[in-house]
Amino acid sequence: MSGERPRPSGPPTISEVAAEAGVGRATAARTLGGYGHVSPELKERVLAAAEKLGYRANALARSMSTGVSHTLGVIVADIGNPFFAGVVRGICDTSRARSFDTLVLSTYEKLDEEIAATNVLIDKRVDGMIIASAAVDRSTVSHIRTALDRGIPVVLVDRAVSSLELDAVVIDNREAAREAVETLITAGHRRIGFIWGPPVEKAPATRRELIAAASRNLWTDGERLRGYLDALDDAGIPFDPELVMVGPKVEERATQEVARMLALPQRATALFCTENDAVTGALRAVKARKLSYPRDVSLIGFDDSAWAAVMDPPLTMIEQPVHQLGSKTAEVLLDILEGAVPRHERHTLRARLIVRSSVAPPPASP
Amino acid sequence: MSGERPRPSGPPTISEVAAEAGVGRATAARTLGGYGHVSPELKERVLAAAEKLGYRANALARSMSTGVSHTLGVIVADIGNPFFAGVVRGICDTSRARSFDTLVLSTYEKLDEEIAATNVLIDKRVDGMIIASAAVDRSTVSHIRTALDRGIPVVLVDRAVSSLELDAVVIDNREAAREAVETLITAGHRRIGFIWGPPVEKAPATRRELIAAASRNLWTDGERLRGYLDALDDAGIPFDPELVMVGPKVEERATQEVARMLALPQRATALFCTENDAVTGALRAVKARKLSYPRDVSLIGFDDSAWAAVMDPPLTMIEQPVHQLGSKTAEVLLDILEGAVPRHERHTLRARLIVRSSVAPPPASP
DNA sequence: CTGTTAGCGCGTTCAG
DNA sequence: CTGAACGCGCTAACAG
Repeated sequence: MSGERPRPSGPPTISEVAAEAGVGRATAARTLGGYGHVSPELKERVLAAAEKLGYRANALARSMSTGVSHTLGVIVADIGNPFFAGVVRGICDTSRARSFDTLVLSTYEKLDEEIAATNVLIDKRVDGMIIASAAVDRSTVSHIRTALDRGIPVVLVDRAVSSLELDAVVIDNREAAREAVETLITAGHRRIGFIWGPPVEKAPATRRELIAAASRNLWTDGERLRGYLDALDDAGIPFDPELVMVGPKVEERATQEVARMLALPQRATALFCTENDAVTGALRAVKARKLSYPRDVSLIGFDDSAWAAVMDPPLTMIEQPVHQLGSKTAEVLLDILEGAVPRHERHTLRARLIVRSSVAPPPASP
Repeated sequence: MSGERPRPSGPPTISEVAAEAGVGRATAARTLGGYGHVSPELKERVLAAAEKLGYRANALARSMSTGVSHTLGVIVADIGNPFFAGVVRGICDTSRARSFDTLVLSTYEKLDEEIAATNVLIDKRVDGMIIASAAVDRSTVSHIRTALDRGIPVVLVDRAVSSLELDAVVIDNREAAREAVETLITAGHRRIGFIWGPPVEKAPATRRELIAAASRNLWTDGERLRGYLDALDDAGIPFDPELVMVGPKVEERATQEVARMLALPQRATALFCTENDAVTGALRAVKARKLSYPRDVSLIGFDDSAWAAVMDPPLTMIEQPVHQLGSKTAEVLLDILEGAVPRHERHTLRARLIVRSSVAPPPASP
């Protein structure tokens, strides 16, 4: 055991294993790579040598010659956001189960970050990409086109992009929103605030302008707004721009806007919140005004959580199947990578309204 | 424009760019790789050719020859958990800013998953790893050793491993817990429940056994338990095993255990919860018993959130600097990758007690 | 300054 | 069934 080779510089390579086992590189490669045929005896020796040297295949080198990296790229708005964290978990769980790893990038809803992220993933030669894109128009999807042109399959998650023929896994935002608002209407409400709307400066005066503004922004938000309007329409309730929040989508802003709606001559008696921070922001305003729910204002929000259930009273919320959203997306992508032909279809998962106790009839004289 | 080359099979390579520009590969590589010197004129031609062909460097190939992948590996318990999601966001943000990308793997607290994850990262030749390890003993850290032996720097996050001389970025769990429990004691409580303790079958009868059990499990949990005991000691309050939750660390279990503590002859009048799910679980038990806080029971928990602030009354909570925890960890690791010599020190970040309204003196006759 | 050449570690023909 | 040789795309050391 004294005549050891000089001491290999880095981690052991397949050649060193071959040398150690006294066979050719190819034989070692075959047994270690699990392809071709090798006599049991040599196989045994190679395995032993690999074990002894602590050999681990260099995935980079393997990717170089095979052209596949066994890595998926994921682009979301914010990995720190519980919603996306859940989606990413779903993606990671199912891709890991099919032996793929995941490179995650956040964009914070900035298109240039999204483009940069796409380039990073292209450079790192991911086998496929999952994108929750902030892009909407034909004019803002060229980076996705680029990836596609390079032969990298892309599946959209959470946010569909109508100008792109692509597989997409989303939630039935519009219907979920409609159902929630309908619940409010059924309880007797006619003055229902929408938190939050498109991030524009000033509230669009007309319905048409509002929808147009929403269409220029996040797909999910637009859908939820449409669902809100659908419910209003069904009940013959006229749309009132004063009941739609505009401005930056941050908790503080939601608080301000709800405060405003609660101070209106004909104040809002119910609130529909399209996101978690919108719910807590709204709740702050309700509290500040010394109002209580559901007595003075009813409320339904998106994104259920354990907290919503322990509130007093517990909140009626919309639960999104976040994990499933991610796992389904990964499945669709992995199937394509394994040869399935892209169907370019939209998979819509159902959100569920969890009825608890934050909805009651409006007060007699608000 | 008609005499084009046959049509390169895959994405354009640097050789194709060189050919298009009419220069040697090296010249193209130099300008595109941004190293060495190239005459402005040729540089211009190369750039134009690259632009025209839509050239993007193959990061895999680059990694092959340079030996660096510009990729960090991150191993956490659960990317879907808001705490880790925040940490990972911190890591991603600062590593992205220094042009590193991140491969994230979840272990769900299973050691074999952690080992598998380490191997994946080794195979993919990450430049460094960040691990929130479930390992505690000398006997369970061999996979980390393996990575280290291969020359891959490792920095621990959130959970220190005392049997390993390694940089670690953690929070002062023990002091934060002590301060919280002290706050409860100062309010007059002497029967303070600890939710949750080590995941053992039956409550250890003695203090020593309890600490031993905790030491065999998660580092953070052990520290928080010690902080709880510290506060008890400081006040001369005897430790009562009946006030420590044991069993699986899931919300339902917390609810059960709190229910039990609330039904004790000498019932708990205050609750200290070491995690978010423990808080909501505890709250459920309080509600179920038709008790209210802080009148009947006081409560302080770990992991502040917007929800805690909008509860009625708002909850006094411990806020962990999650984003900073991640960014600091990434910084330490990146500094090492850029040549800083590992200090093998423990960086302790301070958690903050956010005093709101869930603490009051115990009721006269509980 | 520029072009030529030799690896990086592995998969994969192609002889033997 | 086995081993030698070539190529993946790029960097880097070496000539010119």
